Amino acid sequence: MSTPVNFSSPSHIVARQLIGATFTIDGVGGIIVETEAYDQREPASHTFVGKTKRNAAMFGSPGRAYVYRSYGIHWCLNFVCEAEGYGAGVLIRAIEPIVGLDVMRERRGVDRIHLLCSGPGKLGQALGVKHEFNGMSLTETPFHLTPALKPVDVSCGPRIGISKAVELPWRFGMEGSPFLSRPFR
DNA sequence: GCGACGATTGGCT
DNA sequence: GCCAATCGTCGCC
Repeated sequence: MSTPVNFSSPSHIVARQLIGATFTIDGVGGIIVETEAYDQREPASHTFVGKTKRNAAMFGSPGRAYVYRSYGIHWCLNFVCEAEGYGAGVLIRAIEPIVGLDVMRERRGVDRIHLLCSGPGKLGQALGVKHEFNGMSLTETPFHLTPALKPVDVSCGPRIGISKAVELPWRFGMEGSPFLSRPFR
């Protein structure tokens, strides 16, 4: 057996640990290949401004989901980290599609496997992420999370699409994976 | 009550 | 590479 993911760790530790883990929603998903860490103390995080109605789940207990709407269009999925009341989490940015490929193709409206989960919004659509999942425990239905069975090589670099705290190298990815939202360099 | 602004994506130049 | 789509959240009047 592999070590379970410890969501009580700082988000950048969890983000690295999640690379190679298998995650599904209602049996649809695959291997996590890209994540980003966010922390209450840095300005790029939704929790930087303190607890609000939107980010409340991220101040909840570790090991739960934080789901938010991005640009009024996409549903994005985070795993809450650290501790109750802290305000840290990991954004799931890309997954290598493994199970439920046909369902994902139908939801996404595209055929090519590389376009199914190669970004936080795409992944949300492919896995059927809904706002109702906000605050739900990752150990409960419909979620299923299995830690990486063996160690994987992990790349890291600056986070994508943010304007603040761009210097933090808190984006992590499976080295050489063709399923990333963008390559590392 | 109102306006500015995204942890994005996809289509077009 | 650039830019529009699209709408809930948040801060401020």
